[in-house]
Amino acid sequence: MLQVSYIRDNREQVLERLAVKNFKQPELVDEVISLDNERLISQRASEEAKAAANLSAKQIGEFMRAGKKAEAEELKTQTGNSKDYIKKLDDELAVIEENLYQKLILLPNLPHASVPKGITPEENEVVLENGTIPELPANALPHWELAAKYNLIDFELGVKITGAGFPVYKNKGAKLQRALINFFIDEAEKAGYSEVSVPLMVNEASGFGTSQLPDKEGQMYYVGIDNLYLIPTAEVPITNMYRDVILKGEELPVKNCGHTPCFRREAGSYGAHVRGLNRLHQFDKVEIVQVVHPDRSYEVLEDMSAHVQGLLQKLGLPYRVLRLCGGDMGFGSALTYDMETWSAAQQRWLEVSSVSNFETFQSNRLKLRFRNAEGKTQLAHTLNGSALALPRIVATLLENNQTDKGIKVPEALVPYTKFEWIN
RNA sequence: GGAGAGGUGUCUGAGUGGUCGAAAGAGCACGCCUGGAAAGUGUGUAUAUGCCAAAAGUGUAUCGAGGGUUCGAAUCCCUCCCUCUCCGCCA
Repeated sequence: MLQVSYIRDNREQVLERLAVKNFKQPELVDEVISLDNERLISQRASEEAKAAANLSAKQIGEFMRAGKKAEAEELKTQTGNSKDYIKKLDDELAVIEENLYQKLILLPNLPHASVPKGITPEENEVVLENGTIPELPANALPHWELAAKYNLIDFELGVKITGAGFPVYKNKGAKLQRALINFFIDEAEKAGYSEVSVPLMVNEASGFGTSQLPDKEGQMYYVGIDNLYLIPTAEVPITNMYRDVILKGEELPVKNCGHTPCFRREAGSYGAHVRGLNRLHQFDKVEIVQVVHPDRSYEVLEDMSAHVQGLLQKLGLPYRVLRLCGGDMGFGSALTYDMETWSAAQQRWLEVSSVSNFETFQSNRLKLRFRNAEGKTQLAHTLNGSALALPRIVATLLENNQTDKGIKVPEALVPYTKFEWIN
């Protein structure tokens, strides 16, 4: 959520930034500003009335103590009359505030200056490509066929137990998963992230704090009986650990990592591109999260990007880094890098990580602050990234490393899998 | 699920209608003391927001959340949420 004071003081810039994000309702900006002006006037009126009433109440107390009954009674009747007036003012104020709030939460975060203007994924900027794209023989198989051939993943079994998008991993397929999780967690810890293991269901306040709610309500599984949501990413519980927290300056940066399954309804996305592991309702992911000083957040974003790239390099996967264009960015992000690996059998890039700087967009909602050098509270910046999401990594590992002898496990992973070949 | 207790500041914890943004202690910060430390001692120590150029100051709100009673609510009433203890169930 943007800060009203910022919008008020930087109207032109806000409009210009929203245009980069191809935001469809720029009129909201002026509506927010004018509602905020109303709010200020209304609030002032209410507060003045309350100040007067409080003063009278105090005087009545003094009269009572001094035994001046008559004076007290007289003041009582006077003050009693102001109650309705105050109530009316407060009701008005509440309406204005609600209005303001409803508009405010429709405004996405402002994109960073480096974000390219654009609407579609084609307009994302390719920042770099790394690694060599493997040439596969003509008879190369896509990962879902490899998974069947080597008995690694059973998609039908998942359909039977739960439904489409909930695969069952078996044998070396299951072990490969576990190896990747441990590898990713170990690498994150080496990079200074401390591991947390968090709840997989969150309450409404948490969903709101990281802005999944109300914007993306339909994308989360909802457990109505207890009013809880299954997490779509570990970002939600991990970042919400710091909701309503004022950190000491020296506690920054906060660095956490964690592995969780992630649950996504992915309503409305079916077809050839979601085949196999390409898009699932449940998948595993290791997430990295940082809470940092605002002056450092872009430097940290680069660090996180480098960390993710390091993982891909160690796994020997060719990848590219995209700087998302305004229109393709998430609602709360100020700058997002997507990392994609080349899926050699499918002949397409697959997104395996997304690293974002939210600046104060989340922390404003979370009330996540720190005490700055002047001793004042200030909103911190939050960042997070996948490091990494498993299924597409598994997909590309299987496809890219297939040989006539089987699938070669990347060297960095062998200490974790304890086997070198899937055959 | 049944029965009971309770939710107060960083923490412990007092506070059953007015002088309470809130005692006391601990912690923390700064100062004094000390060769240095401990002890001792003094001062300070919530958040948001309005007024003010800013600071000082001061208004408003906040004692789980929301509503009500009252001139006045941390304190009384109602609803909801949460936590703890015991019993039951259970990995």
